[in-house]
Amino acid sequence: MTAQRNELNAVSDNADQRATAVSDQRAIPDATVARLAIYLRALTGLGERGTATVSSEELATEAGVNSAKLRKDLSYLGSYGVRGVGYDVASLTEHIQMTLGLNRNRAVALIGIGHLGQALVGYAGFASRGFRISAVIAADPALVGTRLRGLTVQHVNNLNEVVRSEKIAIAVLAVPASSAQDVCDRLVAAGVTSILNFAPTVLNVPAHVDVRKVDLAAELQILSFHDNRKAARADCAPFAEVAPATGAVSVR
Amino acid sequence: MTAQRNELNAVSDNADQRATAVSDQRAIPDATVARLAIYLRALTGLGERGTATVSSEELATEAGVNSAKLRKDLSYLGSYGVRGVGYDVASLTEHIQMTLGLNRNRAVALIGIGHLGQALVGYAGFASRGFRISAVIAADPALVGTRLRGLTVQHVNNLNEVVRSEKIAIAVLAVPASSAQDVCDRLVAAGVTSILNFAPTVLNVPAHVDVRKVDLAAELQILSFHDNRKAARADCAPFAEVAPATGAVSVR
DNA sequence: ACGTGTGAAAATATTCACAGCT
DNA sequence: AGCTGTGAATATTTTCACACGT
Repeated sequence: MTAQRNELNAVSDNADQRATAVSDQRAIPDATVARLAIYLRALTGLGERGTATVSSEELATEAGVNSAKLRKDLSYLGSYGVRGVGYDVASLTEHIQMTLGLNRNRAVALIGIGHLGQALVGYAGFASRGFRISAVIAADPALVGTRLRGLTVQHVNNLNEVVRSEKIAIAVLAVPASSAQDVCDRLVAAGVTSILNFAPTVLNVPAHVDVRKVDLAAELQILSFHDNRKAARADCAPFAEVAPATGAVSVR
Repeated sequence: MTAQRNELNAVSDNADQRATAVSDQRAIPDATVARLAIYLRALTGLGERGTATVSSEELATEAGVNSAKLRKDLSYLGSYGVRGVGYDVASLTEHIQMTLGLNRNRAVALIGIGHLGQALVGYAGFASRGFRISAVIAADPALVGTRLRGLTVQHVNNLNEVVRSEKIAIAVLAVPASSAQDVCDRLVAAGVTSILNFAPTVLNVPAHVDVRKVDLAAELQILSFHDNRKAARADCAPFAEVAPATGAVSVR
């Protein structure tokens, strides 16, 4: 059947785990955290359309998952639904934002302003979903000092000061693979502990630093694999392509 | 050591696979498929540096995973290693490429040429890893007909012809969320069965179509969550930040 | 010796199915 | 009557640990 849904990237995990023994506020599974971001997106949409309440079934459809998974996920945050009724859109939105730490608007530094970097600076989706790019950093001296979307491009040597003065929480790495590790090391030295890496290379970081990556070509390769499979299957069973046309998320 | 604790990012999975019942050449788990792309990247690097043979330990470090996982993953492809020696870089590279269906160079259509779309057209990583953007499509009539990186921008109404004439295998959706579903429907109608979606919205597609998504803001939100956790932990245990600097993946 | 390949164990994640609240 | 919250069942993924080939 092949389903269609999206499902997400998973996560890292970074052994949190006991430590401090107490205060161990129920750990939220990584897979759940990744989906919370999607639920939030769906909730925001619902809120804008004026919906005040949603059932797990509706929200699940909206988010492209099944309702049992959604309820289980939300149950890790506590009990914010009302039996027989559903979830209050506004308060659930707020709870998820809180859980993801989005209450304080987080400052993001972008390093590397090639094609991709420039696209990211202009990406409206960051601002609308809790992030503000507060620093743009490049290695090329020719670019330093120029202005981009209201920000003055800083040199990578000033990383320390920029990170400190702008209180950078997260760095987005959009530099070539060849310099990614070097820049990453500097970021870590400057105190950054969360990095989103677009360079097609594995970053080496100390244990307290979180790295997530987006590998565009890898995504296409994964699609390619499945496509290949479909083609092979079609060869064997030329009439298999029935496909319910609009199928809900279904899966099953 | 070079620790490889990156270990993060996990994977996504996207459509399930199985099915096919018969001719079910040992099904490769989704988690494995997603990592094959990473191994391939690492192998390419090793090949270029002249390495002829790698052990699972070395390749795993290079790819940021642990060696048991790597061996298990590769075992799904068959036996391409030599006990006591390791894997032949060239032949393993080829086998993974074959498995991912990268032997034939796949044509990709890009729909939407805003900031992100333009960055993607120029992204060298696609070409170098088996994909060629062979069509660029926009909805804005003002853009249609202009040239971009050697390609003439086509109108979205010509989707059918373009998909057919260029033998498009995969479509990359870089349009605003508001038109994503509409464009997606047209793509499906034109026969596209693999879509990489950058729009922050869930796409509804029939079961035979595969969708993977990249949600940039969601990635930042996930980092934000972990960052928040780290901060909370630091509050309770101010001296916890020992971080073995290079420690293994830990997590136990 | 060395390092792959793999069963078996452990850890995670998903789905089922229903008790219990509104 | 409807829908959440969740134990229990299932499925998937990761890790261990070691037999076995070279």
